[in-house]
Amino acid sequence: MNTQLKKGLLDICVLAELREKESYGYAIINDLAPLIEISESTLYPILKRLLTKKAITSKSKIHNNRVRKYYQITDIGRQEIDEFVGEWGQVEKIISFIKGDEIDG
Amino acid sequence: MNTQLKKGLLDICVLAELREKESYGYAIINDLAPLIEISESTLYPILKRLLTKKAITSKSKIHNNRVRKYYQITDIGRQEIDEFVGEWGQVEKIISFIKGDEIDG
DNA sequence: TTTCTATACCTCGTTATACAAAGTATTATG
DNA sequence: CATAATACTTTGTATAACGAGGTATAGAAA
Repeated sequence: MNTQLKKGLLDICVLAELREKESYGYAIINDLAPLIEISESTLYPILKRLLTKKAITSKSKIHNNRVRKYYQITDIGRQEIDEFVGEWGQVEKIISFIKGDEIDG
Repeated sequence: MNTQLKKGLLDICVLAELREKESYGYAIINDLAPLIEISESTLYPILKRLLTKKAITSKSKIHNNRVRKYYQITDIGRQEIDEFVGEWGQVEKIISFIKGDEIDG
């Protein structure tokens, strides 16, 4: 998928992935893969960003003698999803215009 | 509107604006304003990009003793719009996921 | 044993893009 | 005479995606 189109979408996809249950980097990449490709060098900075704005939290746990960093969504994170969905109406108008409908349509 | 969400959208909006009839920088900004805000320092680099990939052409014309640079969409430009619309199906699946539907829904 | 694959984390440098700010220049309005 | 509107353009900054590379363990294949 177009790199530019992904901007602003990936953060929300990661948050949506954590909505039902906590997860960790490697699993997030694999779970999202069928829907949207996200590389490691893209995901880890995203997780850092989301931590900084407290949209997620993290807890390291041992699994098979190895450390895994689990991420949990916060209320702020859920709110971000809601805001995004709210804004999406405007994007749909833009797409409608691009597809050939009138602006005031 | 979210800056990141605009990326990849603005180029196509400009092309869509030129689909019916040629136009010039100042008018494009004003015509798109109700739909999507686009500043001068954003539009002019976009027009340059579109010229480089031959998605548009330009012709300077005199209007009220002043030079206006008119831009016309090309077949390549129209093709870009079509490709974008084709790709949009995937984005809609992603939004569906973000809104809370299942990936395989 | 060695090599490859899978698991699991992270960073650096490059590239693309949006945009504020500033600059240039003319015409019309107050 | 000043301000707004018209019309173009460049410079510098911030944000984000991602290839390439690095670290480390475990299990399967050669």
